[in-house]
Amino acid sequence: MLQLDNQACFALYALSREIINHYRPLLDGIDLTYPQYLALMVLWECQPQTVNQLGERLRLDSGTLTPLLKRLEQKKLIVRTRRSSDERVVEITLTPSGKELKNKALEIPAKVMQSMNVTMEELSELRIIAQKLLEKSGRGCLSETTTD
Amino acid sequence: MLQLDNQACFALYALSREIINHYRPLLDGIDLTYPQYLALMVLWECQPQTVNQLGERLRLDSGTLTPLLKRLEQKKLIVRTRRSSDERVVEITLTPSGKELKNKALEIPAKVMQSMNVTMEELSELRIIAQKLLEKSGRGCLSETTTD
DNA sequence: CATCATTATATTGCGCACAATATATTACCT
DNA sequence: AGGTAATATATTGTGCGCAATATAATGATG
Repeated sequence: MLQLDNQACFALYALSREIINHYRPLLDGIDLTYPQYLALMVLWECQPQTVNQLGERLRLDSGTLTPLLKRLEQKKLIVRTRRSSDERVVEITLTPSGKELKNKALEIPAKVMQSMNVTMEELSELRIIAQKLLEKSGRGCLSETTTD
Repeated sequence: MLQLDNQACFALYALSREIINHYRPLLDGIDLTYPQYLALMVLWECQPQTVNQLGERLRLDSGTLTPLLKRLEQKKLIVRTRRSSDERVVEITLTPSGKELKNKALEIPAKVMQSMNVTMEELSELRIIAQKLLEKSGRGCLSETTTD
C-alpha cells in the first residue's frame, strides 16, 4: 500500500534530518554546518585529500563540494591548492586552526546521542544496516569498521 | 573515535540521498521531486489537509512547504484555498489529475527496490528502527503500521 | 471593544544536492 | 607534434530545508 508510514526512505530521510537538527546547535558553536563538519572529519582522518577523494567518501560531487570548500577556506580552516604536477586537481589541506577544531568536535557525537535520547546500540544497529544497503546499491565506498 | 564510518548519521544521510537518487529517474517520468511525491502521498491518504497538517506529517515547516505546494499547484495537481471560517489556514485539495497520478505512482516503490537490489525485509528492518528513534527523539508523529 | 497574545501562512536569505554544462589540463594515438 | 578523448574542477540553475522575520487573522482579557 502506498502510504507514508510504510516508506523506509521517508523514515530515513526524516530521521537523518532530525539527527542533523540535533547537531545544529552544537555545530553552531564552532560555526560549521553538518556537511562542512563531515568534510572536516574526512580530512581529520587523512590529509591532504583531493576534491575527488572527498567527493567519493562523502558521495558528493564538485557542484556541492566546490562552494562548501570555498566557505571552509574563507573560515581559514582549510587551504585549496592546485597540485603542481597536475594542475587539474585541487588538494585540500587543513590549516592549524582546522586541525585544532577536531578537539572541540570530539565531544559532539556523545552530546547528540544524549539530546536525542538514543543509545549507541540503536545507532550502531541502524548504521550497520545502512552501510550494508549502501554497499549493495551504490558504488559502495564505505569500509566496515567498529563502533563510534 | 571521530571517524566518518562510525557515524550513524552519515550512513543515514548518505543512504537516504542514495535512495532518493534511485527514485529520481522514476519520479522524473511523472514530473515530481521526491518531497513533492511525499506531499502527494500524504494527500492521497487523506484529503483535504491544511499546510500545518502536511507539515507535521512530513516534518517540514511553511518555509519549505509553501513554495513546494505552489509548484504542485502550478502543475495543476492540487488547489490551495483559504478556509472561509478561518482565513489563516490554507487547505490543500487534490485536483482530478492529482488524484489520478496515484495510479502511476503505485508501481514506483517496487521499481526502486529492484534498482537498488535490496529486499523488503532489509527496508522494513531499517524503517522500524528509524521510526522508533524518530518517536523517541522528536515529537514522534509516525504511527506504527504494517509493511509496504 | 481596544489591546495584546496566539496562530497560520508567507517571505527572505543561506547552504546544500544535483543535473547540465563549461573550462582547463593531461593522456592517448598515430 | 596535432588532434582527440579523458579527467578534474568550476559554474549555473532549480528545488529543497531551515532560521528568522513578516503579515494577517483569530482569540483572550480587561
